[in-house]
Amino acid sequence: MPEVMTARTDPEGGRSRRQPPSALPKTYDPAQVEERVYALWERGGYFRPRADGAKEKSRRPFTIIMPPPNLTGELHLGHALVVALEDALTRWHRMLGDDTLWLPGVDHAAIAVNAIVERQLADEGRTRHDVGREAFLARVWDFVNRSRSRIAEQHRRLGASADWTREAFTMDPGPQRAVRQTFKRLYDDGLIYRGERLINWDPEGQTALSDLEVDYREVAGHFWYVRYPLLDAEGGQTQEFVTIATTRPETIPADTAVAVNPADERYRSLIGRRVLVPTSDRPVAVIADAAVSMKAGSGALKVTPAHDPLDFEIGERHGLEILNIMNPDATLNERAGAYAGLDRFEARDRVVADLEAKGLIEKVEPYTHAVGHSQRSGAIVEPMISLQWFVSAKPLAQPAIAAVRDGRIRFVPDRFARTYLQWMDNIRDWCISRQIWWGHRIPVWYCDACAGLTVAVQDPTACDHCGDAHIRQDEDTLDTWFSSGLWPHSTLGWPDDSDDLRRYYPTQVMETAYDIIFFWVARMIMLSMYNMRGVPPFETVYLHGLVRAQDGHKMSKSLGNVIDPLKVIDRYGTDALRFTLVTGPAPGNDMRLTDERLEGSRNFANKLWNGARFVLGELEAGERAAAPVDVRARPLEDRWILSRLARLTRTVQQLLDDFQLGEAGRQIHDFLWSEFFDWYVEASKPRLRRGDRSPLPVLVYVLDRSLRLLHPFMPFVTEEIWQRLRRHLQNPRARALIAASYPSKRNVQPALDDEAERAFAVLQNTVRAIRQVRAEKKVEPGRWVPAYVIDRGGDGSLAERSTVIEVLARARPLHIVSAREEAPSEGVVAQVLAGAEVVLPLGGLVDAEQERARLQKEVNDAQGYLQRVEAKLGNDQFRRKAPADVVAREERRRDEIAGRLAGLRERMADLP
RNA sequence: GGGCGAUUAGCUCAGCUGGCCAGAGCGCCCGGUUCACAUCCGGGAGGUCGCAGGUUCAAGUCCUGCAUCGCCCACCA
Repeated sequence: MPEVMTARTDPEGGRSRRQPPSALPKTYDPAQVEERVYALWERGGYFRPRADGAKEKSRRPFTIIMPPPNLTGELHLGHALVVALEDALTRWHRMLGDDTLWLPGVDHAAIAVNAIVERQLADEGRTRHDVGREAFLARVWDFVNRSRSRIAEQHRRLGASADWTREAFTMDPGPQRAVRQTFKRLYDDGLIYRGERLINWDPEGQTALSDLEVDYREVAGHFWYVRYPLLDAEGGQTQEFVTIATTRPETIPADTAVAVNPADERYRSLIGRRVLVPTSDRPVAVIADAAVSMKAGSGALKVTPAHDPLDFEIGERHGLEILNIMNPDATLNERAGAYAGLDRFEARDRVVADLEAKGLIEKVEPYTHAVGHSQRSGAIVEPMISLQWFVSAKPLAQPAIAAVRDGRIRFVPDRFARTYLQWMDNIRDWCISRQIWWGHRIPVWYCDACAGLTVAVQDPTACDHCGDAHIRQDEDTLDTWFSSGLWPHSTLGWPDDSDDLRRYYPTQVMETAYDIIFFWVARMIMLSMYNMRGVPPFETVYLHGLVRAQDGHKMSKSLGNVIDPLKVIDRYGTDALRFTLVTGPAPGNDMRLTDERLEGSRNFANKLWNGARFVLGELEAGERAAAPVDVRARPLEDRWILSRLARLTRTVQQLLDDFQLGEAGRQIHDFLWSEFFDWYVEASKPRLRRGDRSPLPVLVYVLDRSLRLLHPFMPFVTEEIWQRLRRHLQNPRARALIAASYPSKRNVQPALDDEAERAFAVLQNTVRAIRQVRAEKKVEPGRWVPAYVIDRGGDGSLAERSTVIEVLARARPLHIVSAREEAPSEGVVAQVLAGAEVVLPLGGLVDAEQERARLQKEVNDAQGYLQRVEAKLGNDQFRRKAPADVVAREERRRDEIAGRLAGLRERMADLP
């Protein structure tokens, strides 16, 4: 019974093909494809670098540095873009035969991770000090390791062709040694120092921040004009005041001077006199300093060296007392007198209220100004005097600047080199100590006995200076970017002179977003050159833009417009996401990810799937197609598509060499869809339908090469299809597409065939013209109509391919003639092309007046164009100065358009 | 206050070193169940390439200025 039900009869009664084992499933299901293909890659061991254990000298190393996904949260689209670009580059190089290596890693985002764990503790009613350092770090590691395995899974879903389990991680023990070594070298060279400086303090994370970790945001605030009572020579109060504008009245108790510009006429007489700090009745001097702006505020400045960067500098110049009135949590301390214990913002209100009560507030103005926020905790940053470790940046910057100036390091797009140089030229010392627990601990030990410092790579047991054993390690940890800055060499085994280091340093490409140039790229260049005897860490810095949400805003959790890449993958497939991301923006430009584009990419994958299904369906089980060899003798469409493929291959090669991945992807897309599938596959059908199997080698060959070209952009679908196609290749060599060779102009045959391309273009135009007439005259799409093609001065290639034209244009019988007289001229609709005319006898459908109007419009257009071309050719400046091929092209254009114009006029004359 | 980017069809964007009668996808209009694909096929409409000057035989592409939007850097209280 079931046998009877499933038995199929062939309606045409012809040959009934059995489904070969290589047939693709009818529908394209990305999820299934991804799962199957990934398993195949893993089984084949393709992700292990140097899986074969070979490091042949003949293979060029290609190493790419992978920017870190953030350990604090979910994978975001920016990182998906990173993976898409890096993996595309890596797969391409692997297919070129290079020895590829990723240096993928994780940004330990230490401040944020510490904050998360602190918050966990807070929920339990505890602080890190309650649980102690050991237990705290254990909890952090627990959190981090879970994040790491989640990231590994996400990379897998993205199709990342790197073995994530091998990833180097700046917090792992290997890099730890590199970190200490670097610190010690810098210290010994006098490039690291410890000092009391004004730093950016994050009261929430309770740590210092570097300048870069502070984001300035406009905040609506107030300008308070405060009267500072002026004292007379004996220290007695006068009725005079100096009015000072401030946005932060809570810092008034920390004032240790009032400063004015020496050139300021208004205040010149006050210089050297004294005023009272209005909150505390403490006398301070009025000093003159050129740094004071005469335009800002009232022109007089309260000097608060402990809580303002400019004031700190003024204080240094004048030897002012530094009065720090704040605790680490931004409450005021006992030096703030009556305000001790208050939070800084409460204190602000209280100070204002008290001054108002004393009548010392002259006026209040609303004022919007930029306020620093901690990038990682979001808290308002408090400038504060503090004892911290610093790196002297200038000496490190010099070679790093030179490396970019003289081109040893190249930026793509190159405009970012200027951004980099501008920052580097004005670089300031880098505060590297952080008061958080999870991070590389500063390798400095203090001696209880002699107060000496011991800086060491291995944990020391005694003081370097006095030998006393009572030494304590510095409590602080290092800035995340200090260890990340060592990435290009620390992950390869430095400070050991390892094989990896020798082979893979310097790396070829550093790929990242442009917003991280200063944080990371600049630091890597500086520190790597310092450690690696002046050898820059990479050749090319390839920068991509930011991924924005559909609404064009930067994606952020607080805006609630974050898109989860995994959800996108579930919906459209990894290939669609990757193709969309890579072909989206030009390098360095931001992109917007929209559903429309994702859909388009998914449709492309589906199109490829179905096109491949057609090719595979035409093949018999076990049949192997050789690459087409007898190309010159082949029909026009074969020569055409092979030439187009060769041209595409060259273009793609050039674009990829130039890091224009998006354009390369687009070119492959266009070739496959609008040339191979829309034209070649359709043109091959007439032959196939009549049992002529000669198109198969071409179909197989072009599909094979296209899959190879596309693989870096859409790894899963291409691999899945290629696995089936492989069984029909004569000599597939590789077992998987991921390991197959990338097409190049050397291995794609034959070479370009301009003549075939030109001739086929005429054929295409002919078909289009017939279709156009049919559509315009509303001929039922299924109906065959007779047609004439007048092939003016053709080489016979049209006549030779008349069946192709017939089928594509659904025109039959099709008469290809060489003179107008051989075609009817009444009751026809005609299209005049450059090299041919198309004539459709449509009898009753033809309206002479309409035809006249249509032809007249075309005549007008053609005339206008001809005039422009003739004007250009008539200009002897043009003939003298333009390159010969441009002139020749214009002449050809003129001849074509003139011929067409003549044809159009004749057509009009034929109308009744 | 410096610096950078964007401004091209209704929308989102390509257009590299100047040669284009300006491209794609989506959307829109007309028409299609042809045995790879309706996640598709055929046809079509739609653009003073932000504005104003300039260089050039030739400018969306180079230069200058301006406008709008966005980003980065900067100690102006």
